[in-house]
Amino acid sequence: MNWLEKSFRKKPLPRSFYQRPTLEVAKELLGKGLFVKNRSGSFLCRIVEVEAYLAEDDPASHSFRGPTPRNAPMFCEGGTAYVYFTYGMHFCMNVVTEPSGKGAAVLFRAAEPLLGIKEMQKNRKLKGESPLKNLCSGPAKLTQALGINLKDNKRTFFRPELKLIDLRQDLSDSQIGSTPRIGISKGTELPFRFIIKDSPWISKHVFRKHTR
DNA sequence: GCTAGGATGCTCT
DNA sequence: GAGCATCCTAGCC
Repeated sequence: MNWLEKSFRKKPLPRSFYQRPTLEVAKELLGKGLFVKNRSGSFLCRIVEVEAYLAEDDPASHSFRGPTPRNAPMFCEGGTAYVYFTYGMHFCMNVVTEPSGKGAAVLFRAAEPLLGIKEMQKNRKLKGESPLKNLCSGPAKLTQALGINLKDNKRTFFRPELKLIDLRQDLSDSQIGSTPRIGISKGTELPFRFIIKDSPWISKHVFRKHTR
């Protein structure tokens, strides 16, 4: 059995994984496998960069001002997908954390492509030759590569065609770095972006003293 | 190598 | 009407 067949059969991470403090979940999502199957193909990638958006005291979080039609999925139970449309052309995907009603989530920012790379390249619609590093190194690049859009909003990650799986590549604390989040104007001091420090697949290298 | 600017439309005030 | 959890390209070192 090859890797793809194995990941097809792997059990999703349980709901209890997500129903914990958001910062904990965010760190532990690093190194996990994101499996997606849809019209454009079957994909597996390894998460290398995420950002946490908390339920309370986090002005950058979409949930900061309470529920609205757009952010409603953030108030669903842990393990739900929150996909939104931004800048008039891009989608970003989060997984909801904590018990339902809280309003917290973790944004997937970058991943290492493992399977379905040709289809990812097609989905990205890049002209000419482009390095593999450019496939999933940003939240909107990732959703485009995997063919994620609003139809995935409010789905859960406990499905055969949309799930997060354990790749058995646990990381030590020393391999994880934290930096301020990217592309926001409020809450910029909070170090809630988590990366696999030496991964070449992350979106941006932010130069900072305290990337531990 | 880097930066500035434009694309583009939904969401909430 | 402003702002947006972005990306790509052109133009400039």
